[in-house]
Amino acid sequence: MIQQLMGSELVQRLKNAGIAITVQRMALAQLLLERPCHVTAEQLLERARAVMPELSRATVYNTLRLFADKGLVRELSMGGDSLVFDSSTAPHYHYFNVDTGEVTDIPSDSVQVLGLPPLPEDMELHEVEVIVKVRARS
Amino acid sequence: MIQQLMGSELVQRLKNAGIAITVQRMALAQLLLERPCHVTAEQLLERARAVMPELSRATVYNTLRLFADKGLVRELSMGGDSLVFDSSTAPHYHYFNVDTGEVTDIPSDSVQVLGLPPLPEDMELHEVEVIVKVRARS
DNA sequence: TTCCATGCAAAGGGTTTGCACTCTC
DNA sequence: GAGAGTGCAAACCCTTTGCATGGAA
Repeated sequence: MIQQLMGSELVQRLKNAGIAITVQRMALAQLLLERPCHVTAEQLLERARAVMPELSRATVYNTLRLFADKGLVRELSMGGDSLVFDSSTAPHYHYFNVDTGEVTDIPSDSVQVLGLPPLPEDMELHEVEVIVKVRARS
Repeated sequence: MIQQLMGSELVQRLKNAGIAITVQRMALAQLLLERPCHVTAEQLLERARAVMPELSRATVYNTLRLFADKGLVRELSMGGDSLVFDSSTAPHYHYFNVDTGEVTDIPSDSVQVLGLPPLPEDMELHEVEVIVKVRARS
């Protein structure tokens, strides 16, 4: 069942990340990783079930956590109720529509954050997140 | 039961925000609003029960939502499991300790975000959040 | 054959809600 | 006295976990 997928780039990306190949993981990887995308677990489950109706919710959550641990996707905690997973690997920032919950990339690599004070000696930087919250003009 | 509080500044702040005064709300306001503070609902409940043991969890959640709607506190969605409420009113940004969940203000008003592209015509800016995620140096 | 991944259902944690009682005004 | 606020418990939603089955190596 798996053999037919063996050559693809996507398979290599997963293997390079130390992830064993399964049909479910490949289906999710195709939806997530082939283009930049922002989805919740529930949205991903819905899209994946269009192709693979028997896919279980637990597998989606397990796979998203695995991908996140291996660095293939990033977890975003916006104001919404659920986590959003982002498959863009390069550093970048986000718009968050506070009414719809929609997340999009800020289309510019020229954004910079200036004036941050130095961290205490015993702390190290993990990541800088910039969230530009927007809404439809009323 | 309420009369003794009537004159205070805190009462005026709540009234100005259109919030009716109750003993529970005043107790929570004292803990939250008298100095800048970052707490989860559960932390606030614990602190408040030290003074008012019969206080219910629902009242804490209701009051935090009310205060947030009225602009007295701000909801922060960090990576952690629960929302953090921030009583600093002036615009400012945050450190988030990814190991402990601790939130602190960035001690500088000179931080600025440059290079943001203009928003589409039909969108308006709601808020810009900058989260500097840090961890203890290993 | 061995081990890990999957699917299902139940558990878990944070938050909200329904309803009767209490308090403010 | 009328209406809003409170407390309690149950409901809710998102996410994780336990366990038996199924597939990969």
